[in-house]
Amino acid sequence: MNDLLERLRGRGWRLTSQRRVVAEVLDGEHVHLTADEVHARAVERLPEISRATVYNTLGELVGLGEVLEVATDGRAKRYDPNAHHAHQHLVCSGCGAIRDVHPLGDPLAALPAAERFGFTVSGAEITYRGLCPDCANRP
Amino acid sequence: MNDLLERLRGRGWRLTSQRRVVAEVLDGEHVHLTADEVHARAVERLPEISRATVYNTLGELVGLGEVLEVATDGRAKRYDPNAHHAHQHLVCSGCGAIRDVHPLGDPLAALPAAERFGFTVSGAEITYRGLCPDCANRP
DNA sequence: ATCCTAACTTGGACTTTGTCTAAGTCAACA
DNA sequence: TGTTGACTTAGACAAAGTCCAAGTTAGGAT
Repeated sequence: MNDLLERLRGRGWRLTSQRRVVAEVLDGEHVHLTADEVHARAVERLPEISRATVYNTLGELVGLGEVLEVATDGRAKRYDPNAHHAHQHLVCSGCGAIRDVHPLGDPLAALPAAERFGFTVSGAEITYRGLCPDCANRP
Repeated sequence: MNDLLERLRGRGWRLTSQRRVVAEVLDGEHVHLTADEVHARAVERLPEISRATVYNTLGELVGLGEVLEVATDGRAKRYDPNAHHAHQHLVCSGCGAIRDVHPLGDPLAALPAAERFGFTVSGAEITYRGLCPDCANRP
């Protein structure tokens, strides 16, 4: 994570305590938090941090490619600190839990030119859906 | 579409004018509308239809598997009437346009058991991202 | 054909998620 | 250590969606 802070400083970021706390929260958690969850955890370390700053900082991290935004349901977006490691997501239809997964092969290879309609296709996000072991056992 | 209305009636649906209008709107459009867009088009045919009813009806159609809910960005969900024909989506990062596409092969085959973490995986949604021809030409 | 009633619809209040703004604060350079 | 523009703040605002009590109605029963 010091890597991250250094990298950001190199890009002209002003390193405020608020930004440091947001970065630390994302680094400490290996789950996919919503903006409000990030805010709640940030408040534990820096009580006066505002919601707006958390939103701003998350937006900046996404813009810099350090964090991924994941919209798996129509609800709140989730933030994935694992941006430098290509992966996809497996979502539980019961409880909404998300796991990072690594499918085989290149998903773009499955889309023939005839199915691209002139688009310049640059990436693919895959969301696998299913039930986690806990939810499968209590229907 | 009469098929759809018949099918729904067979499942015990009360066939109200509001539901009929929502179903007709979805059938008439081959794009992916938001709930508010469905409401706007429904109002043209049935001025007194309420937003709540449109949301209720869309939710019921999704629950019955007649319509798919697509959340490609963090914004409003979109509704895809093409639920009985397996397909994925290609989204323009510039203007948000969505096209249905048909990749080759079975996406589930790319996820080995070791990457399923005990989940019962039932499906996969793929969102290809890129620029449509129009957006590619005006950066 | 008319009645009855559970199912459906309505408008509006409410919630959640996210954005914007004006005024105040502060990190980092000189 | 001073300066300044970038950053943060609280709160108003907006968009998308849910919920509820009261009113309406489709369709089976009579």
